[in-house]
Amino acid sequence: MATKLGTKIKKSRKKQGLTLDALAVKAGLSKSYLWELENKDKTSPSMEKLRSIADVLKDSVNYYVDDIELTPEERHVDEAFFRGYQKLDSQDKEQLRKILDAFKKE
Amino acid sequence: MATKLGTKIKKSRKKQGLTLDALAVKAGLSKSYLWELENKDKTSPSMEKLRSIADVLKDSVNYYVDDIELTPEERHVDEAFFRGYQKLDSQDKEQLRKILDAFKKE
DNA sequence: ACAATATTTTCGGTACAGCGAATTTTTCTT
DNA sequence: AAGAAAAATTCGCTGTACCGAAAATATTGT
Repeated sequence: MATKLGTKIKKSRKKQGLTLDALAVKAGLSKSYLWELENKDKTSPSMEKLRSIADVLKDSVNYYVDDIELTPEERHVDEAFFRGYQKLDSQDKEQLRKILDAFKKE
Repeated sequence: MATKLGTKIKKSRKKQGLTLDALAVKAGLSKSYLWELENKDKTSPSMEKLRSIADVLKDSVNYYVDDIELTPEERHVDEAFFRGYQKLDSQDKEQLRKILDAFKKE
């Protein structure tokens, strides 16, 4: 049994068609440790390492940290949305927040 | 010389009026290590520990990981907004995304 | 079917994350 | 101002995150 984090990493890695070795090189980690992250049932990686991995696999660290499950598509869409929001100026942000509040009411 | 992360943690802790000891207890960590995180210039905490801290201080782990600077207020507002968005059902999300797109046009 | 090669898995060792207890510094009381 | 109480800082020790190299397994070509 692997951790949720491990499963997420492995899935992302496969999706990118990367081997453990390839990911290890790109992320600057050892493949042996990556294997442990993916497969062992008790791991506790540092934020640093997680970041390297997330970087290479184009995942947000947030996705690794959260224990909730979403399809990669959903999550990418959501994150893109948030990035878009963050780029707005403060008035636009404010307006959008009010619209969100209205949505929540019903 | 502390790390950015350390500064962020310390600020949040003070803002909550917590002592190192208090935070240590609440987060289930040692105060000595917390002190190191806040003050030493080379730290590499695990995701687990960061999560405990973020939990108690009501920060998002993401905030700790990012190196960008925003005022805590701005960032909290933005994050709250995103959390609100994520709770919507997919139709509402979709609608809100369209509104955002419209905003971006101008 | 058998090499050859690529990929995964195992494992012993090491550096450092993280701790407990003692010490120092700061902040209250009186 | 001194002494008590609270908070911060130091430090030696232990467990484990993380590594390198070797072994096992899977995949490919001929």
